[in-house]
Amino acid sequence: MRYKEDHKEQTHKRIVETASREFRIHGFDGIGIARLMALLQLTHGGFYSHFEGKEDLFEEAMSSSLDQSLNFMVQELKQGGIASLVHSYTDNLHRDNPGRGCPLPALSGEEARRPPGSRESFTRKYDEIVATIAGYVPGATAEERMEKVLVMFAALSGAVSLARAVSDPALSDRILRATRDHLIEYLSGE
Amino acid sequence: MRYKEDHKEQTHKRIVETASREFRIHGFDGIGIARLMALLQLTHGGFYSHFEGKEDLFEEAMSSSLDQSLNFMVQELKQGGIASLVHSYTDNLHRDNPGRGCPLPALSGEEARRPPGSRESFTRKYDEIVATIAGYVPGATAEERMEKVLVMFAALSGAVSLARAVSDPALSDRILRATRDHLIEYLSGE
DNA sequence: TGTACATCAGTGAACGCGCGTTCACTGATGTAC
DNA sequence: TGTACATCAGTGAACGCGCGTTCACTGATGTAC
Repeated sequence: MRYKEDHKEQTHKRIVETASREFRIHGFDGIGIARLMALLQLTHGGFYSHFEGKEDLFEEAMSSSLDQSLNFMVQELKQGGIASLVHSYTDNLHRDNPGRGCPLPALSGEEARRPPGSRESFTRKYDEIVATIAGYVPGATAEERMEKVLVMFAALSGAVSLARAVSDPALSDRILRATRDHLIEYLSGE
Repeated sequence: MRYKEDHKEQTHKRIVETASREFRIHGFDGIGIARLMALLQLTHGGFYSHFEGKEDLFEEAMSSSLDQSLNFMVQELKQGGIASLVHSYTDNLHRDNPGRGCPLPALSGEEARRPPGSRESFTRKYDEIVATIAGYVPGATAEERMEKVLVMFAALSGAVSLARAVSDPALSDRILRATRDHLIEYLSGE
């Protein structure tokens, strides 16, 4: 073979990685197939031997970045507990780098408009994330822990999304700080 | 004149109203000028005597729907206090009708990607909303009240956005219920 | 009262453009004999 | 060892389409005289 055995697999992976970054930065309609492939020094034609179409790619890119985000969060939890996770999520570094951050604040608004298949795949991953993180927060019952995590992600995702939308840096910082302080108190209690 | 004195003003208003609804439902790229004007039984050419371009329309539509949302929230506050606002925001009716709901969960992710002018206009309106609502929440200082409102909107907006993205109705309801219960406790305290 | 002209909100053909997608092809390297 | 053929990841021209935007025009009604 003119390419190494796992060459195609590697290319597929590179497309997903770059796409997941570009989607988080520019949104579903903000990055086209030709531009995406050009970022990888490839031409657009080859794209369709890797994916059924753009929708298929988005689904995979979303799934991949949710995995990455979960991995990062679990690492934070193991190192510094729930406070550490909340700190890093509400950090200016996260706000200012959507391409390397959690897909929830960047893309949950768009996911709500995607076809059923994409939303089902998203839901499965989100469920997995919530269940995993719930293992790390305090709470008497599994039910209670899960609800805490649902509230936490709603607040974290909303805060980062709004902090990015707002153009006044002072207000943006304040949104993040207020959410951080509140969540740390809420999640450490009990 | 062949049209009533305020005819053009009325048309302008109708375009903004329909656009703000369509943007919340389909996103910035999800509704085109021609389709939008056709919804009003008009042709696309006339659009440019009302707006500089699509970006200008989006800015006005966002501003208008934030105004509407603020009016609705103040009405809720006056009738049933902060608990009433939180209830209606986290209601399934709100989740299932983005076109008639608050633009924050539907469009804050997109606003983060809009040009500076649009984000500045958004920021001014968001500031106004936060300052107004802060007059209705308990808290010892103005600072404290404002921070509560910032946390509240982060959680409300994030919860509705995620509740819309998720395809499992039980999980979606749970996101809304958990956020509602938590916020009511948080905002009523003190 | 009747005619000529001005006004102007809205019309619709036309523009260039980038999009997602298709498909016949390329060319480097493997295998068969 | 040398030749013919198979494989297949990636190429790039071409497609139809809808987009945002421009602009010469329409036609209903107002005003001037």
